[in-house]
Amino acid sequence: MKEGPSIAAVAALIGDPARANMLGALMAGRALTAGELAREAGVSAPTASGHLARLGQAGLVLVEAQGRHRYFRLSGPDVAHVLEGLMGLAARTGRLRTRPGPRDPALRRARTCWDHMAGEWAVRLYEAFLADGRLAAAAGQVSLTAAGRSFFRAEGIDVAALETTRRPLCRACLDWSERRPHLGGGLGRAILDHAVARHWVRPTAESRALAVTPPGLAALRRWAANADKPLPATIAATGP
Amino acid sequence: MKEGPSIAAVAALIGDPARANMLGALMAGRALTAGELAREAGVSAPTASGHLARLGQAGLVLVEAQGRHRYFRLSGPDVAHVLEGLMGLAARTGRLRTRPGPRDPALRRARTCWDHMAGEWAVRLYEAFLADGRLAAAAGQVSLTAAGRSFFRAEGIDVAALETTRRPLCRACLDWSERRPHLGGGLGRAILDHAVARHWVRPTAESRALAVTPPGLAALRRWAANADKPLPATIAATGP
DNA sequence: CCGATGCTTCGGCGGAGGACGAAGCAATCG
DNA sequence: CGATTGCTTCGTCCTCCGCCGAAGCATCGG
Repeated sequence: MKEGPSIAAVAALIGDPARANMLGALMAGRALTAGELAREAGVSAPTASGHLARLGQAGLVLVEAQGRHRYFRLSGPDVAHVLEGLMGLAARTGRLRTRPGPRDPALRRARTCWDHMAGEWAVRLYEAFLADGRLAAAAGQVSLTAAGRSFFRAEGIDVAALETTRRPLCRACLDWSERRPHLGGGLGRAILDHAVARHWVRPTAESRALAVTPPGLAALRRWAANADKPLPATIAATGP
Repeated sequence: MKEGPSIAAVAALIGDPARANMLGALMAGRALTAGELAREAGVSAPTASGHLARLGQAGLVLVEAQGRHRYFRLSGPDVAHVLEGLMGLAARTGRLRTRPGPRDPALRRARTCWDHMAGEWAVRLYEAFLADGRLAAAAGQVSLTAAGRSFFRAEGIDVAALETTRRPLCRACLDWSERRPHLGGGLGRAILDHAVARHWVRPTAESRALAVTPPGLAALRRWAANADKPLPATIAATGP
């Protein structure tokens, strides 16, 4: 009994509503100021300051002072990954957030998930890539096929550079709104960067939602042309 | 703001020391009774009962009544995965459990991690498999090579059967004591089952530690002949 | 049957920690 | 140089929730 690192402390840290809201806001991948995070969490500035100090001390967020602002961001992909996992567990119980705002549909359609895309469009892309043989899923793992490599290369994504990092190239990430996987990992990030750089999608200021531009709609439709074809089986590659 | 499933509730649930201890105990993979979990968490039976009810309601654990006992176990690999991730975050801050008991070295040497092996030996095996070309790591993903497939087949592990499931065959799982990856996934589980079935390791009753038997030591040395790291010098294998 | 064991519900106690207002520093602006 | 903004520290209040003891149901053994 009582072996291993004390997960209770970290979990309790994430378990406070105000702090959880802050972390959730940081899941969009951008760095936010203390004031923004205070508003995001719905608490006063002093309260937020205390929370952020604790999150920083635990190594969950990193701070960068810029003038009279202090920018906070998640300290790494592992933090984002745990938060995602917690979202999955929370979604499993059916307990969804109790305030479905008017922004909800946009959020469901396309949003950022730490540093890659999530939502309907992301799931569509993922399934289209599988249907087109650009991605392959075997034994619960996703990998890029030769066809996929040349496809992304032709589209202007430097796959070879991504493969030099230790980060997994492809990663099936369970989408909490669709309950189906979308593409994460280095390639997932590259695709989001690509889509933003070409103005296919535009990050919104106040939320994780991604606005899809008209040219972006055409481009995404082109990429996902074969998504409607029935898939042999959905792959949910979560778990150890 | 405030979008997505409410992770705060789940995290707060895990964030209580007593509940975290219970979940940690269940990480060994076995189902435990309410009384055992109460002792594990260091709380009274009524307190434990309340905690377990909440964990069950949130879907983190499953209950099975058997006579006058109620057996609890983690509800799935995703829960175990999140717990592991939290361990990683906790270990990152350097805040380790404050009571390093006498059992600690054994625990560091070999233990279960939900349903596969962890600790020094698990890391050694993982690295040896990589060195021998039985596993391949590319772009952060681990996969079984043809050589590995025939190796495990010759050793009596039915790899083909594992590939029919949706669970990832190979998964690099960060070892919190070694800070280096070991093998999880379906193959990781199969290897642990194999080692237990052949009495190479023996699960201990009171902890996640695995006792390595003398024949097990020989077998593991054979499997890990080409690991980069020097062999663990000590043998703590008592007879069965 | 009766006693023992395992687990749960109930009620009351107590402490940890999250909330805010006021005040204090730092940085930017007119 | 004041004035304003952004953030932090301090002190205090108060709610929440984890804890246990006692009692109440079930199950198993004789």
